[in-house]
Amino acid sequence: MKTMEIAEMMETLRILAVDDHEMTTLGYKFILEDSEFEGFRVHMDTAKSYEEAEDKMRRSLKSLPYQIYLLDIQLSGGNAKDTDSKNGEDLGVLAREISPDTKIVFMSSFSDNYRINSIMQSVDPEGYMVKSEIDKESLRAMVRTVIKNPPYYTQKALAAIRKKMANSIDLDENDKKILYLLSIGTKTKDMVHHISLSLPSIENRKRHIKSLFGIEKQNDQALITEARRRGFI
Amino acid sequence: MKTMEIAEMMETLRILAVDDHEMTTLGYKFILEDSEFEGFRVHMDTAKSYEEAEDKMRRSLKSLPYQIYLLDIQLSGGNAKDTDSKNGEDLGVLAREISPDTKIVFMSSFSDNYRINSIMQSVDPEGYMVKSEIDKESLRAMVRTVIKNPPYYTQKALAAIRKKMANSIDLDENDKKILYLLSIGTKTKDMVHHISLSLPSIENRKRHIKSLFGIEKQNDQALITEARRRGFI
DNA sequence: ATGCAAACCATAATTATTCTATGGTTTTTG
DNA sequence: CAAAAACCATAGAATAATTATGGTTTGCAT
Repeated sequence: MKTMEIAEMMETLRILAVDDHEMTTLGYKFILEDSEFEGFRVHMDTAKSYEEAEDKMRRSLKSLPYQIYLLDIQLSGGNAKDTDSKNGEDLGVLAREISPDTKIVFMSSFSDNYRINSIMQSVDPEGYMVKSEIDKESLRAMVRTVIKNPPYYTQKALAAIRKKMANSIDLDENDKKILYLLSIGTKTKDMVHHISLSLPSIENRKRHIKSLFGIEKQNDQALITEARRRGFI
Repeated sequence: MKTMEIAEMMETLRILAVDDHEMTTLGYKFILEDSEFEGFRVHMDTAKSYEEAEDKMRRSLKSLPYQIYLLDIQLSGGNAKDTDSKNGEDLGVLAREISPDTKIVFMSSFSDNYRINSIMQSVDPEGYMVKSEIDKESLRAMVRTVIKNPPYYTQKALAAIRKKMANSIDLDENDKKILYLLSIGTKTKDMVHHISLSLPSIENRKRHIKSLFGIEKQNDQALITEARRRGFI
């Protein structure tokens, strides 16, 4: 059935998958290159680091550009968000900049809100897949949707997004940073080194957030729990 | 194949569909009651008005409760949001209150952001379907997803949600109301009757929003366009 | 259990932000 | 072109946020 002629008529959809675990990108490659799509077939390149990815992205612009980037969030280097080494989110920002027409899909182990919110704002990707939810069928569906009618989010990503949308309390940047710092175990008195506010001010804001959350007179643990429940961290 | 015994073993999933166009709810009823699901079958009741819906909801609590409410947003009465007559959103709020375990799915002709944002915050429904995207398959998928692993949103709803999430500018209630009033053609000088702010203050806020949007020194039309582009209205 | 560190709370002075009143200029529209 | 509305600027009033200070409570390690 699959004759040369038909194959020749197919358009090629070019994808670049970036993940420091080579097995992962290989998995994507085998599945998608073997899949049948209406009107096109997939060719996938892979990259294992930020630098290799950037290089392949830039080269491709002068020859055959990619239609989709699949980006892992954790790329080598540190795991904390404000590490020097570039991570997948940074790569997404760069990708958007140098190739605005390429669809960006994040493949992440995390479904935590802080990360998803951050990425939705900094990159606004056409897709977000939580790795535990990826299988053959969802991979194919993702490609079809992202090309034709974005966005594509897996259920866990959707649930996080819903949580965020349902939240009517809007905290400013300082508030959100306080919650984030709390969540990674920063002591209140040390926060003055990360935020340009005085200690009493930070304490005040914590009190204020607690009252917004309806958990007056409770401790930090309660605040963290509630912030997580509400999708801030 | 379909024997009495098998049918008897099935659980019944009870749905209440509310829409002032009877043909619409009938359509849902025929499709879903005829569909085969794993482990259950659907029984659907319908209501044509806020009052009828409230009545059926309350009665059901004392006998066989519904697992899903399908709610149309436009329910008779006026079309403006701040009309006296109750609309589908109000019904959603009520439904959540009196029957917190029932899943709520909105069926709306609109995919505009103001409405979706508002509903996501006031009701936080388990599903949101834009009517133009509803067909047999999506209806069935909605039921399965909402019961097992919410939420379920159709593509247009998703696109609106994505737009909102991507937006990093947060305006307060007054700002959003100004944009909303503008969008429905309210004159700036008349806004003082709808917002408890002075005229210069409203003008200032408009100026401020324009600068946030990067459209300084432009007129109201530009502001509306940009607000729409950014998903505020 | 005791003592230390951190968290928590309260008050008042300072500072920053927002609102308002007023009066003017420009733009739109009938 | 004339009236209405939008737009802009300034200064004073009102509000809210930040800070410094000092005290109380809580949690934790010795």
